[in-house]
Parts: sequence; C-alpha cells; structure tokens
Amino acid sequence: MNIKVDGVVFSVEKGTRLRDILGQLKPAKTPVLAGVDGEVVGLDFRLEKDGDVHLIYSDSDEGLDILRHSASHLMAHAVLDLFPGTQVGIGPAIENGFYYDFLRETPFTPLDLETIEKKMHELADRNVPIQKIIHDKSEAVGQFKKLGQSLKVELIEEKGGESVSCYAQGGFVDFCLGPHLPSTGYIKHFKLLSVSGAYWRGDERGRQLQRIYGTVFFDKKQLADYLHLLEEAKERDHRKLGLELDLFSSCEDLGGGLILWHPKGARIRATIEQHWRERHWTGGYDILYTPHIGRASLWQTSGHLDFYKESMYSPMDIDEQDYYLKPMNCPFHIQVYKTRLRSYRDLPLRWAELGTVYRYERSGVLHGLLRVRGFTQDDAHIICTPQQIYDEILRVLDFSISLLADFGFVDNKIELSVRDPKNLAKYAGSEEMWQQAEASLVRALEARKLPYKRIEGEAVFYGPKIDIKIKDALGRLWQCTTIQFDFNMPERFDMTYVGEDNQPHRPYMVHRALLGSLERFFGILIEHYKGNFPLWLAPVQAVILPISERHEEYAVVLNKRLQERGIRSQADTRREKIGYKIRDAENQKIPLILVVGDKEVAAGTASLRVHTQGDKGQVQVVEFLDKIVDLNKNKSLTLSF
RNA sequence: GCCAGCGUAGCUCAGUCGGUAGAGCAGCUGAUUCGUAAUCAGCAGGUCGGAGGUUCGAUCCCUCUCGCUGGCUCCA
Repeated sequence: MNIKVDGVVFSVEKGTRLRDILGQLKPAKTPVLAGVDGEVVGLDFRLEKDGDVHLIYSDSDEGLDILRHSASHLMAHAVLDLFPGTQVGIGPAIENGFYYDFLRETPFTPLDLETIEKKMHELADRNVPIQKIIHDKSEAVGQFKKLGQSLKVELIEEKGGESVSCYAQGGFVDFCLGPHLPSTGYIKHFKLLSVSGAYWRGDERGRQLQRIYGTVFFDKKQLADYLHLLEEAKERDHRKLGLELDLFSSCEDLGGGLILWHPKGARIRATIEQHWRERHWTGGYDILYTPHIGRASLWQTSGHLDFYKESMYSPMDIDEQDYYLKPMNCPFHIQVYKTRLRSYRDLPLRWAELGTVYRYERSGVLHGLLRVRGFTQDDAHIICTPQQIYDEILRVLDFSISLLADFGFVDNKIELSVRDPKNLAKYAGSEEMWQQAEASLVRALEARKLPYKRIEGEAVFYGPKIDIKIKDALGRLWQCTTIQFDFNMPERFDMTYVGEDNQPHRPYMVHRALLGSLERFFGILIEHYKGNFPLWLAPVQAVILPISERHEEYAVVLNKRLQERGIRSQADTRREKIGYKIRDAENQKIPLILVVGDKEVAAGTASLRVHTQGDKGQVQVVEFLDKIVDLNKNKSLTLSF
C-alpha cells in the first residue's frame, strides 16, 4: 500500500499507525496531527488505504487554527453544560486565540470564566471524540430548533447548502465547516481572557451578545510565553509609562481624547519634530502652516460636509458664518496651490505640515495616545504631473522607510490597497488614472524589491494607496505611513497647471503621512522602547550625581560642560545617598548617569553608569563628551562604552 | 454610540454586611554627608469621580451623569 506524505511516497503495510512511520520520515519537528484525505486525524490513525497525508505541527498556522477553533467549541460546550438555555452564536479561531459569542440574559462575570475554564478542562480530560456529521438542511434546522438554538437556525437557513456539516462532541453539536481535532483531549493548555459585548453579525442595531475570548496552545510553554507577552505588553503600556515618566496626561475636565504634553513628553515631541523638519527640508519638501478652522464653504467644496460630516465637530458661528475645526489639512494646502497660476515647471510641489486636526471619535474607541480626538498629522501633499508620479512615489516610499528607520523601526509590512474589481462604479477618477496610479505604486514597490500584500477593495473611493505597518519590539504591527492618491480633491477644487502646450491640465495629488500622527507615533515609540528612549530622543540625557555635598560644585560645573555641548543634562544635588539617586535616575530611565565623588574630583573624571547596563567605571570627561556628542548628533539608537 | 467592569490621598492599593476612611511610595520639615537600584524621624495630604434619591445617617444601596478599562461597531 502506498501513501504520500508531504509529497514523498512511502510503502507501508495496511493498518500501520501514522505514529509508527514517523521513524522513517524523520520530520524535523514532531507533528501533532495529520491531514489524511482532507480529514484531520491524530497520530494514532491507522492507514487503511492509499492516500495523501500531510503532517501538521504545533506551531503552524494550520495546526493552531484547528486547535483554536476546537477550543472555542469546547468552551461553548462547557457554557451550555453550565448555563442551560444559553444560545450560541459564532465561535471562530482568531489571531492568538479564539472567541465564542453567547446570548444570555445574565452577564458572565470573571468568576464565571474560571468556572467555565474548569469545566473545559473536565471535558477535555474525558477526551471525547469530535465527529463530523452531515445532515440535510431541514434535518439540521429541526435539530437546532429542538435544542432551542435559534441563532444557529438563522445561520443554517442562511448559509447552509442542501447538506449541512456539523460537529458533535458528547452532547454538544455545532453547525460548522471544521476542520476540528479528532478529540477534545488535545485541548490542554488554554486560558479564558476576557468577556465583552459583540453585536450579532456585527450589526450595531442588532442584538448584543456576550463574547468570551480565550487563547490555547499545543504545549504548556507556548501558552506561558503568550501569557508572558501579554504581561510584557502591560508593562510597556504607554499610558502607564506616560504617567511614570511624566510625559503626558489627559484629564476629565479637558475631555476624553485630548492630550496634555508635559515638559518631558514635549521635549521628545520637539526632538521628533525638529528631526522631521530637517529631513523634510533636505528631502525636497517645503513646510506650510495653516489654520485650525475654516469656513463652511471650504468644506462644502472639498466634499467633507457630504462624506465626512460624522467625523467633524459642530460648526461655530463667527460673524454669522459657520466655521469648522479642520479634520484634514488638504483643503488648506490646495488653497495655497490656488493662490497663483501654476506651471508644469513648478511641479512637483511637495508641501508638508505638522497639521493639528480634530476628528470626532466615538467615546468608546478612545485609547491613550493611540486613538484621540485632536492630533497632529505629519501630513504632506505632493502635487505633480502624470509623468512625475512614479518618481514621486518611489521618492516618498524611500523617504518613509528611511524616516521610520531613524526611530529604530526597520521591520515593516507593506499593503497595497486597490479597487474592488466587482464594484468599480463607486470610485472617483477615471479608469486611466486608476491604472496609471496603481501601476506606479506597484512599480515603485518592485523597484525596491519590497514585499507587499495586495488587497482588493481596500482602496478609499478617491484613489489607491500604500500603507506601511511597522513592527515593534514585541512583534506587534502598527500602521503609520499611508501614501494615497487623491483623484477627487483636484477635481473638486478645479486645480490646474499650465502645460508645455500652454493648456490647463489637472495635476495628480498624493496625500501622505509618514509617522501618522505625532500622538499615535509617540505612543508606539514609548511601547517599543519601554520608555528607554535612545539617547537622541531621551528628554533628559544625562544626570550628574555628587556623592556628598562637597562634590556639588564639581557636579554643577560638569553639568554645565555637558549642557554647553548640547547635552540635556541635570545635576541632582539633593541631600540623598548615592544609592537613592541612582535608583531614581534608573527609574526615570535616564541614559547616562555620572557619579562624582572624591576620586573623580581629584582625577578630574566622572564615573559612568549607563541605564540598564550598570557601572562602566571612570571616564575622561573630554573623551566622554566627544563621544556622546557624536552619538547624539548621529542619532545613535544604542549606547556602548 | 453599545455591552461589561472600574473610579477611595499625586501614584499603587486596603477598608466600611450603611455610623463621614487607612497603608506604602511620592511631597514637606528636620536629622544624616553617605561610592552604584530605596537613611531615619516627624508632618501634611481625601466633601471616597459628580449630581440627585432612599435613610435618623450614604464613600457603601438606587437613579442619572462624567471619566477610564476590555471588547463590539466605526476608522475617507
């Protein structure tokens, strides 16, 4: 009898268990499951006929998906056992875990989660087989009606074909395409994480269900690692660090989603902005400033009052005219463009602005610095001729990647969003423009050999775009850069330039933000570095700690020498023991700590301690100064002495 | 906006089955002059998120409201 395992043919005896052929196969890792002719089986599965086998490993997406999905069924099983009368909604595998939605009068409490978890362990320990059952539709509907599961009935009636696939384990049955584990015994290492509300089928007018989230892994260590990652994320939370390091706050009287930048946070922001301006000026951009409010007629022309009104704040009355807070900067930049007749010789124009915009966000979505109602975009508009778009896209792509790298973000994921081919009517701009724009985006990505994901239907109505997501120290992705074509605004504002042919032409406009917003980027930066900012960004770069009062004068002089070289330095002359001051400086995450006592005063040196690295011994002041000035100027991301 | 949870001193948290509150850190004052992550003592600090109701009496119970948290929805 011949079987093919992951493409390699083996000859085995009928009835051989999969487990027994692993010796011959010598896979690099031990598999947990296998797929045999489209079914998921355990390693004890006996091969009875010729067929295709593929091995499934504990850390593969496929394996985890099956496990997660089966764990969600196990959870539903436990919930129905514990709380009869509960209705089940849907329960898929998701990134990092699973959830299941339940319809039940009484809300689940954290205590209930423990009980459910215990029940799940019980059911898993019984190692109940999970069986696929094919019903015909009416039979399935009848069965779920009898069980009182009307949500499932609704789903089957809508989604089920003539025959309906269900999975059963013990007394629990679910309408589900699978695949699932062979039995519940595989589900050992899991944890239920939280309860929240979720709308039935995502419709906010519909019924609200209770969603329980959990996570599951094949082995104990993977679960422990994941839970550790969650802890680590909590430690890095920018809201916690923002308070501890005195970077920013928001307060009730101000209103949600509005941020106060404290001196240290503002220092970092100013450093970011300074760097950003330098890079833009040397990178071929000009910088604009525009106001925070504009007349209704402007927003009428731009179309924002038609298509963006829900995100805009109510108008204010100024001399009986309506003025609106700006949710975007583009109409202002366009006004600058229109102040004079533009020639093709003027293009491309690259106009950037750190523009503060205000957008209404629903109260429930506000989150620290990451989702706010007032924020400063590092915005720019590139206005160019059709012939220039490829060069401009390439340029902005390079620029963005290099700017992000300055802050230590070098691992990116790029997405290209294009039209939904099935719904071409809803887009602004001509067929030719879309094709040309998309081609230039693709060409630029390919010229730089940047891997990207093409997503159909994700483009906004006015043009295709490239988004860049950066990966932080915990491997989490954050969207920062967006580069979008806009075929709508030039039309609405009737932007033109005079071509070589002395005729008016419509320019192309590209809207781009690289860091995204300063608030959000700062939040990401705090979490990425866990508050341990690289030297060039640190609000306080060095602190001088005199051992006792008699070393104060030396410390003050040394401090002044650092400050004269442009280092943000402080002398801590509080009458405290050195251990106390060191602890304080370490907690404040100050990169460089200089301890000075009798020895240093006598030798004219300082003892250097580097944050998180410990005591480095004595350094010569002149050499040390040269070195840190250099590290600071070069915006080094690491400190080595 | 919706569901659930939370809101006690600047911060982290305890507490009151209804009789107006307590610790540690931070702060202030004093002593200590010290060598690589917390010196000691004293003091001060709260209309227990806000408003209303029930009650002889509310920080505690109820209603409303504001804010925060986790999600959902949204994210041109």
